[in-house]
Amino acid sequence: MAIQAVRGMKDVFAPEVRKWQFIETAAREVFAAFGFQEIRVPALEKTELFARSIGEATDIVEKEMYTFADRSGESLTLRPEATAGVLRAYIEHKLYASPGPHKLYTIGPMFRHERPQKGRLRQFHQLDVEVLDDQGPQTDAELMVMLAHLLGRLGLAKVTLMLNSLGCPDCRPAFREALIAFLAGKREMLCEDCRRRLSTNPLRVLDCKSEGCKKAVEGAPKILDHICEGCRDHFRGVQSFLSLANVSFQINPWLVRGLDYYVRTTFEAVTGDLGAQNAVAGGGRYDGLVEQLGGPAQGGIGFGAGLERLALLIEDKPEWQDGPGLFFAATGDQPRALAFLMAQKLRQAGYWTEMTSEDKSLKAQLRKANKDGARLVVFLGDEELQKDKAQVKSMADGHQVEIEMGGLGHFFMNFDQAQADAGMEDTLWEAFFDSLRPLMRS
RNA sequence: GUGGCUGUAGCUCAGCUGGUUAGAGCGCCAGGUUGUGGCCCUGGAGGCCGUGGGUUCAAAUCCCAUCAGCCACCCCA
Repeated sequence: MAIQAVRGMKDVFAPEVRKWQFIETAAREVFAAFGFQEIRVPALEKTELFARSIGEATDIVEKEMYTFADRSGESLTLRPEATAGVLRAYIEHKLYASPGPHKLYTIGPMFRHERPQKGRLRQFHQLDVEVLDDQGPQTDAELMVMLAHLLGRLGLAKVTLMLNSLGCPDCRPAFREALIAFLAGKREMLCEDCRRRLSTNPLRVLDCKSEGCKKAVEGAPKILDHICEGCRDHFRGVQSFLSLANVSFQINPWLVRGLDYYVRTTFEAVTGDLGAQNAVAGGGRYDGLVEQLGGPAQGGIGFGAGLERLALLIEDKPEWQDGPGLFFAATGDQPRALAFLMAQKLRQAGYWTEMTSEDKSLKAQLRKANKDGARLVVFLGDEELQKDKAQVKSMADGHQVEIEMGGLGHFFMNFDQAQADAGMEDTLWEAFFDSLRPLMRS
């Protein structure tokens, strides 16, 4: 039996790849306009990096990582998210030494060992954006504005921006206590996971989708009522900058997210068009994380957007289906050789040019040209060489005109191998191109 | 990690109360006379019926396992 791809890992072919390129191009342009620099970091990191950044008690670290010992026995992990690796690189190369803020982005594969389904792969790809050495609410807003620009460029109107604040190390513990106290009385209503979360990560109970937990959470204290003055100001600032930029958002006090390092702002771009999955992008602020990973005490914020999920939401565009501009239909050895030479010249000049690799019937060559979506077909046969004129047909309307080959035909009939290295006269090619150019433009 | 559904030609699928050479549509290739595509007509190629095992005189069809996909839970991008 032939070998199959690893579960949850997909091959991506031509039409889909064009969609990815469209997304990546849009992203690069939007990010560049906001002053972001691309960086490329490894997909493989020491396991400890993720354990220390994402959090030991998170689902990702507990059960979703591709972790293994390499040949020297060191524990390595395929990155489940991008932030940790970017921060590691930032700290390792002391990028923090130059004045901030540092705006970075990276695009690449992430790995999580989950059960695959629609919009959920074991290897998936993210556009990941980070701003380091910055604490102000303006930056939080700016990141979301940038995300909105990108979604706009991609034509995704049915995406909602959800926003929340998780407080900071100063105010969250008090809220945490209040929440635990509240939930303690409703312990029997909670699902098994949430009973465990009660001690490990009680905020996550707020985000649980199980019926009992949703009910238990009704009337629970809200983080937004408990955050400190500093966090409150920050959150207000974020909102006012968003409003200033006319980016609409929805405050969702239950938006908690699965990574431990978030403080203050968290946000998620959600849609109803992805089956059970709803997030196309998500992120938040992580002041303190850089320090925790061995760098200076600098603030930071970032988000990741799922390439596959974005692609699922985007419709194919006809212009992605382009065919060659020129197609040579040549019959006979000499005309075929000339067509071969012409095709190389045209390709060198940047024109997508095709011909069949075998001497098939004219009809078959035309069929191929049609299937490829060629715009113009150039007929070359012995007769054309004799007359030094080629027939050029527009495939869209069937119109056919005769063009001068500017001596190419005659030259080529007297062309022998001894002269091949000398090349053909540039002026002959110029003349031929001059005949062809107006047709290629129309 | 849990549960449900599915796996037959390149693609979408039919066939599955077990029984002659496994079908269709689309796609592909070739022809419909002299050097011209699309539409139409004709012909052709192409299938370890996901894989392995079992039941049976006989398995695409029934049973088990396994792999993969889809859907949901969970989680998130």
